[in-house]
Amino acid sequence: MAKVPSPLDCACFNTRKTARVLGQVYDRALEPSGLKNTQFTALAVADAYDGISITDLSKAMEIERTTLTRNLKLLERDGLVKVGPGADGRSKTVILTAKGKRRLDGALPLWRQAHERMLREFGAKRWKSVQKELDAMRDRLHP
Amino acid sequence: MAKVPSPLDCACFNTRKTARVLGQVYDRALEPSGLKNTQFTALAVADAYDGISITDLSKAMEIERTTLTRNLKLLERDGLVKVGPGADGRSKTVILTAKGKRRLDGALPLWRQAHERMLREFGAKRWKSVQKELDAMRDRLHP
DNA sequence: GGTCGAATAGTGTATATACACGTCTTATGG
DNA sequence: CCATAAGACGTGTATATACACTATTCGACC
Repeated sequence: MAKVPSPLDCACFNTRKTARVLGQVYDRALEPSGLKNTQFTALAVADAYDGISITDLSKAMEIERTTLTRNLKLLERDGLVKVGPGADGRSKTVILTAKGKRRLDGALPLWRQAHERMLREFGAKRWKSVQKELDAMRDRLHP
Repeated sequence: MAKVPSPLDCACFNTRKTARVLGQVYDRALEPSGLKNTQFTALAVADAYDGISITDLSKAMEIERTTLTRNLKLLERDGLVKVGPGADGRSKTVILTAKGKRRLDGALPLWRQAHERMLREFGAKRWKSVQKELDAMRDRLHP
């Protein structure tokens, strides 16, 4: 008697709703910085890989390239990044402006606080394990 | 020497990107049904709790009520649900139409197939464990 | 050197998401 | 009964997300 799978156990649904909740939590923590969680991540990754191309950044964030293009547009509008010509006539490079760097630096302590609270309330080891499982999940199911 | 936490380990970022990837996977699987994963879930939950109110449905899906209102608008536009008056003069009830029920029934096998593929490629027991961890995470961190 | 496929990027369109507010309805206390 | 709080909903505004296309540029091959 195999149980019929319930849509409530859908992997998509469950990760999505968790992402929604975490998004709210982190957005509230980041609020004083004026950054949303996605923007914070984009800035952080762009800062880590300085002069990264849009496509590479989208791969690093595992986000649709065309989505990232639009997200970057907003960051550019606010003067946080500069999207300039790449090595190639095709590609473009994403660079944090001084303002962007300051903004990121201002947001980092807020994020760290939220992160540490998460580690405290959920468990650091536990999170590490979940993170690894999510990594594996993406690896196996990648579209 | 405690390590400085990296934004790449952000819980929000990691669950979000996983949700993005899974969203793509499931959306492609559901594509023949004409439903997106969120719509599929909404229909499934609304069907399970027939005549549920908008607020209660939003709680069941752990989605912002105002977001759900907009999502429901699209389902209503397509004639898949009917949002009618509730027991109360304030609340409203969400009911699947016959068309909505048919649509859901048509989508279910597609979802099931994707779900089973997921269980196969990732591991059924493993998913059950991850799901439990995600539940716990939301419980502890709820905004 | 011209052609053609691959790489890189942007746009049109549509859905999803959340917050701050405003509206209307019910419940509660005097 | 009335005033006020609490509950349920919708809207304005803004960001996030993805797919199908289109345009441009590089590189490889003849």
